[in-house]
Amino acid sequence: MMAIGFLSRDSGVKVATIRYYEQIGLLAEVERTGGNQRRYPAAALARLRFIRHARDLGLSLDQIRELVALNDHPDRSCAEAHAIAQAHLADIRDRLRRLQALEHELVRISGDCDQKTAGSCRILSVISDHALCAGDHH
Amino acid sequence: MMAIGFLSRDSGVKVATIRYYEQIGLLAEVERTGGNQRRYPAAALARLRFIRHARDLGLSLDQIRELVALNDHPDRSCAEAHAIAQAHLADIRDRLRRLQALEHELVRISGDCDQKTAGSCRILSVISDHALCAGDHH
DNA sequence: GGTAAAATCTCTAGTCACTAGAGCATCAAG
DNA sequence: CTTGATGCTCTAGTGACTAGAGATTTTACC
Repeated sequence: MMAIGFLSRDSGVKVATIRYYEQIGLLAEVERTGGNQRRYPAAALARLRFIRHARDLGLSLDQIRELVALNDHPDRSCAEAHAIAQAHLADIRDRLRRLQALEHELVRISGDCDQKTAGSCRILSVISDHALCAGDHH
Repeated sequence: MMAIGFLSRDSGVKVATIRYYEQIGLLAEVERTGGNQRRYPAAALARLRFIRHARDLGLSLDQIRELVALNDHPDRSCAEAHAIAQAHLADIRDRLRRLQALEHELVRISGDCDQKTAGSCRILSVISDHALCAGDHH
């Protein structure tokens, strides 16, 4: 049985966040000591690492909630987990595309600016006027 | 003088968002009609387009607040605008790098999964165990 | 057993950039 | 003068936490 601080250190999830996860029902409530402090079994560490890793992979807490539920029912898990991962991948690729468009745009904007001629700053005028944009960053 | 709905249509910023921008001080308060409705001068459209475009480029409202202020003092604007754009570019590149790492990771995870063997789902086990990860997505 | 420091508890409120909705008032057109 | 669109304010909700206040508990050491 470990205190919340140890769980936090071992999982890399902050104490406040662990309590938050419990509050929103992502982590089950656990035993308390006589003095009302949480005490976690070893299994909690595995679950928290799972959550942490999924967060690092960019999944939302809602998606993680689904995966956690699947994990508890391994009989019907794989196809659904696959679907969640695929959906997430599509989302990431979309964000990648848009970030790349932004990168090009900003490089071009910054490159235009010679930083000497005050009052005729290209950066401000490009931001003022979308029509001056090269790419279609939406 | 235009009503907020026209401003919204012409700028692509929602009515509620325009009011929100006024509330947080990003847009100045404007004249009202006798019936308490906002009426905007043409200049408001330019400013709102500037804000909208900067948001599309991914800048935060705080960064935009700075740019708007610079725009009002063109004598000292260029170098500072340049610095803001550069900082933002660095930020975008950082996010790009991490998103790409996630993309590779998810592709690998999904590829591992044959979707047939229930109960031995690679996706779930990889998420469970960061050590199974190839790249260093953090 | 006593004491002091570290850890933990609950609760509230703040973050960012909006968005949604209730309930009412005003405006423009016919 | 009516009707429907548009506008107003205010409150609360989103996601995923984070920060802080103020109280209590645990742990380590003497």
